Amino acid sequence: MYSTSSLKAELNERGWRMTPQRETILQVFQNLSEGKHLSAEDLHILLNEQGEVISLSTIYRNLKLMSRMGILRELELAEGHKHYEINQPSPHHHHHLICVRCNKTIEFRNDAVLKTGAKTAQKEGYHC
Amino acid sequence: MYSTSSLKAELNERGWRMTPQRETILQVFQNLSEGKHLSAEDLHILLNEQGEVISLSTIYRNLKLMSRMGILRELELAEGHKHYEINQPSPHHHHHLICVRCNKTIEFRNDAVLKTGAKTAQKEGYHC
DNA sequence: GTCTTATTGAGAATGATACACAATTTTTCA
DNA sequence: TGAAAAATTGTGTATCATTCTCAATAAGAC
Ligand SMILES: [Mn+2]
Ligand SMILES: [Mn+2]
Ligand SMILES: [Zn+2]
Ligand SMILES: [Zn+2]
Repeated sequence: MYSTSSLKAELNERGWRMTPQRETILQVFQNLSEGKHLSAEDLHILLNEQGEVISLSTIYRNLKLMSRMGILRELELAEGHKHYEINQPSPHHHHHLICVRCNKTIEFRNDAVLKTGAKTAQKEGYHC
Repeated sequence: MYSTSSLKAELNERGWRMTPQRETILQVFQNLSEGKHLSAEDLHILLNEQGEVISLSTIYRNLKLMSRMGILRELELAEGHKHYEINQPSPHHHHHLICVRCNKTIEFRNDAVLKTGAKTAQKEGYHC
């Protein structure tokens, strides 16, 4: 799990900067209960309710940044917009099953699926 | 693999109709070589080049319809828009591996992954 | 503290997809 | 066979998520 300081360290390593907005966003996802996913809009509203106003532009920018960094996962949950969740490492990692007809969505854990993906990525020369 | 007549039968079964546009779209995907995926825009251009003009609205409508029917698969390939391919049944069914950083995309086959999905769906009471 | 440069916020722009509606086809059935 | 009913199409427009632009601000380096 990412702490504020490890986020800062990793940002600086890449020539980027820590900001109060980035810290706030990280905290929201860390405190989000299992199985919940937030869209950019969801996050914006949630922060407004908490009295922490961050512009929608900044939210979009940082959700994308933190996804590329591997801190968040960007999900396509059949609702026409992206959702995000914290990117948990292996024992807590989960998959999503989404019905293409009614959009019913669930989470499940399965090591074989995870390993197949990792093994295939390695075999195909994926670099990251 | 869907034939023109089985598409017609299945459409009529649901109170829908066969049209030349639907037949044309089905044929394009049937003749598409393995590993290729088309966006709505791609399909529109490809049809124009073949002299078969179908409006973009009709293309969007029918790509969605045929996906809900299970004839096509709607793919989120990290390019900001949807792609489609024919939905091959089990022995030919494949998965996509997409790098979240560089968007490298490959196809691979794996029965275990397929079965895990199916089993999980059944256990969770997915209806279709 | 100052300097450099990344980041933010506000608003405008973009782009994929959905929608509205009149004209046209399919299908049904008398 | 030929209306009548209903689904589908094409054109144009609307919507909505996301990105872009740019001036103002703030983080990090020295
Ligand atoms: Mn999840
Ligand atoms: Mn494919
Ligand atoms: Zn379903
Ligand atoms: Zn990559």
